[in-house]
Amino acid sequence: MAPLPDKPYHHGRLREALLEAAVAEIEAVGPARLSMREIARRAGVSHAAPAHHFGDKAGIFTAIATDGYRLMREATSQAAIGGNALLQGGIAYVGFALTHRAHFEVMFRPELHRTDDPELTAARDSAFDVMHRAVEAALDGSDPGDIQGTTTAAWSVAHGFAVLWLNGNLPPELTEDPDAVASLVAGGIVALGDITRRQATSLASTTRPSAVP
Amino acid sequence: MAPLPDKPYHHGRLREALLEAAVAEIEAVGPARLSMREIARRAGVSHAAPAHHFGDKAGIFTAIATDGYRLMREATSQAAIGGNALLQGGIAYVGFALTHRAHFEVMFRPELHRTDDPELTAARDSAFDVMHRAVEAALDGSDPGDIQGTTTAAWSVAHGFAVLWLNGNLPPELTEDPDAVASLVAGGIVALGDITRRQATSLASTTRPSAVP
DNA sequence: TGTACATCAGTGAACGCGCGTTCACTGATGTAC
DNA sequence: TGTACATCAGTGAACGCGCGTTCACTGATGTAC
Repeated sequence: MAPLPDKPYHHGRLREALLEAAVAEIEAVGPARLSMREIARRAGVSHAAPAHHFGDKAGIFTAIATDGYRLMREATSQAAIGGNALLQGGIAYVGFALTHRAHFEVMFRPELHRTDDPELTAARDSAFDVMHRAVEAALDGSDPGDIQGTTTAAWSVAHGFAVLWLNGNLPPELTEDPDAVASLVAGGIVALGDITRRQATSLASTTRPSAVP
Repeated sequence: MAPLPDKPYHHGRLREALLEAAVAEIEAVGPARLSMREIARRAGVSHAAPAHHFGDKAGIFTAIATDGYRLMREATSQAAIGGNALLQGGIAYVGFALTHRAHFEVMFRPELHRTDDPELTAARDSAFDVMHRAVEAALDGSDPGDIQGTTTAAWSVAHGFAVLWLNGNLPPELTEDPDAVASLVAGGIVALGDITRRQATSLASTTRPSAVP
């Protein structure tokens, strides 16, 4: 990672070095303030070099998102084995977000990507497959509506918790002991499920949330 | 909102007009690409005028976040009355996010704000109060740990769902009929609660998510 | 009712900065023969 | 083993652009007397 002492003209692994530099810069200032010139500066090459490898910023974000989905698949699929796959997978999802903040932020901003990139879509599908399988295994034989609803609920709670944490919206005492907070939130999910079961009976007859264009 | 035909030197309500312009611009390009000059352009005034009212971009974001918390409190507190307060409040939270996208995105990015602004913190506390009361009413007499865990779970699921929707990460068929999707996700939360109850029994003895600096 | 003056809202020219992109180039590598 | 040449990686100067900020200014309003 440190530049070689004699600085050869050809870098050898500049593509990887540029991605590492981009990830570090995103961690420092966020995806929106990433600049091609700063990536080059961090990697110790001329400011035109990144364009040579990635074309433009969308190319860099696409590569980072692809790496991110692969890393996430690895992290969650290791966790999501065994009898408590969904819970462990959710914990791994949040853990991934917190330890790979830059990747995570880029992955879920499709407007930053070349969304038709085949490597990106393959990595993405493969990562989502882990989540779907964990839900299906936990429900084991329910109808498709239940699977989609449960997948959406599980994904929402893990994603929402990660985002609130990353953006600094959670109270500080919640972000200290990972095991304790996992138990706390797991208990909260159980309680929320019971509350929702009670309250949802009167849902159909009363509510009408605002529609969206 | 349209400029007056004779363009008087004094605008009269330029502060409000600038905020409306900023919200429209954020809806168009996101908070990161908001520029003082573009706000002025949209409002039809000189490019130095916004600084006159808000100082800098943080001033504008702070005003938008403050407005946002007030609007959110209004939206959720109307919904969160009655027997199914938590569920209705959650639906209202998501509805607010979808219909006030710019406010929502700015509200939960504290790094954009002057976080010590007293109006902002008052509006924020007041909005969160609605959520806390809805959870407390639903749990009615549980211990504080349950309340914090349930609040975090409920907030996470509503926030996560809204963020995934806004960023274009949900499958299109989920974003069509608001009532249907509310029922689907409510059912998913119930199922997720049951799954978590089962899987959480073996949690304490097995997992160890990555710690965070 | 009239006049003087302070105050405030908004203007517009000027500045320096970092950015993305272009392009002719140079240095290194790999392959054909 | 040696030579020629194509290919590729990376350079650095130059460009035009939009940005935030500064500052002396001008036009309108409100208040004192």
